[in-house]
Amino acid sequence: MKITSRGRYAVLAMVDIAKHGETSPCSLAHISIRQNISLSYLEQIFNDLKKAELVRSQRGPGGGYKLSKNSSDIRILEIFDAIDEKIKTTGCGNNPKAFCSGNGKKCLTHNFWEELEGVIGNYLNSVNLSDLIENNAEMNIRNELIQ
Amino acid sequence: MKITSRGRYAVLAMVDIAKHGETSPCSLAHISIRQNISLSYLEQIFNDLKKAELVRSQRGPGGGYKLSKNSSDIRILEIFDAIDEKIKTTGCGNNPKAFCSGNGKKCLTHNFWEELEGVIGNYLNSVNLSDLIENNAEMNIRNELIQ
DNA sequence: AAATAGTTGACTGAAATAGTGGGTTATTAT
DNA sequence: ATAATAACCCACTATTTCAGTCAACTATTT
Repeated sequence: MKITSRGRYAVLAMVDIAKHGETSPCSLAHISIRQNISLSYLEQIFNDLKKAELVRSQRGPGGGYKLSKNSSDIRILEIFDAIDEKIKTTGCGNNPKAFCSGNGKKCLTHNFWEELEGVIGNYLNSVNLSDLIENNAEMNIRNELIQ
Repeated sequence: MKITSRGRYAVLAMVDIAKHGETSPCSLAHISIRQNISLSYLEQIFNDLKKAELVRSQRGPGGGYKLSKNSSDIRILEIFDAIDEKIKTTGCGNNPKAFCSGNGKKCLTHNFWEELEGVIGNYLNSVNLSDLIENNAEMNIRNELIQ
């Protein structure tokens, strides 16, 4: 059970924009360098983020991407949905016409996996981009105090 | 973000044993048929479950596997650990010597992924095998009432 | 002795993942 | 105008993981 690089990069890049792109747009080239992510890979990811209208793009020199809404209004779950990073805990994908066991019945563990899916979804939906920035700022202060 | 068949099968098979294997051991052949899982694949999985001492084996005719403790004492997280189904949300695997960013620092999202890992881990640790059986029994009753 | 059932290890096909590379189009600054 | 910038778009590939198969061997019971 792991999160793909695609999913991690998407959230990381969005946090990067939330941090740097308040005034002028962020170019993918800059995000690529700052966060150490392949530029071409970022392009693919932002294609999806744009389709989901989580970001707006600006071409040409000085262009780049900006968030389409306030960072506190963008939840991590939205980012996952945008790039199709599915939370898939069941084997059958919850298709009511062909449940896990094949015979139309749910398997012994189906309900449990669904609940787990709910737990994860709720958490991802409870956190937004500005939460991540604040959390990170707190951590930085704490780390400095330690050192 | 998804659970592998290996992980799902392991839990499903353990629930099956918890249900059927109270008195006499369960053979993998039977579990294979009841839960529709490849026998050879089950063998691999039970190799790990046995190493982790979650099950005890009995060879020969009438043999099979039994739970090594009470079903209410086996938590789903233990099963995940036994078969090495890792909950891995960070990119760096939380290695303190080589964090995500490469430069020794944690990336902007590291703490968040760790928290998610905690949320999932806590949930998996809060549920045991007998919970799953009870939950399933409840669901069956509910379904019968609906039909 | 025969049947059962666990034990072990090597091997394979398919799918998903992560990433590369090249070219095109729109926009801005000079 | 033109050059630079940066988004946009598409096709391709290497690697890894996953799921499953196959074959041979060992212990136990009837």
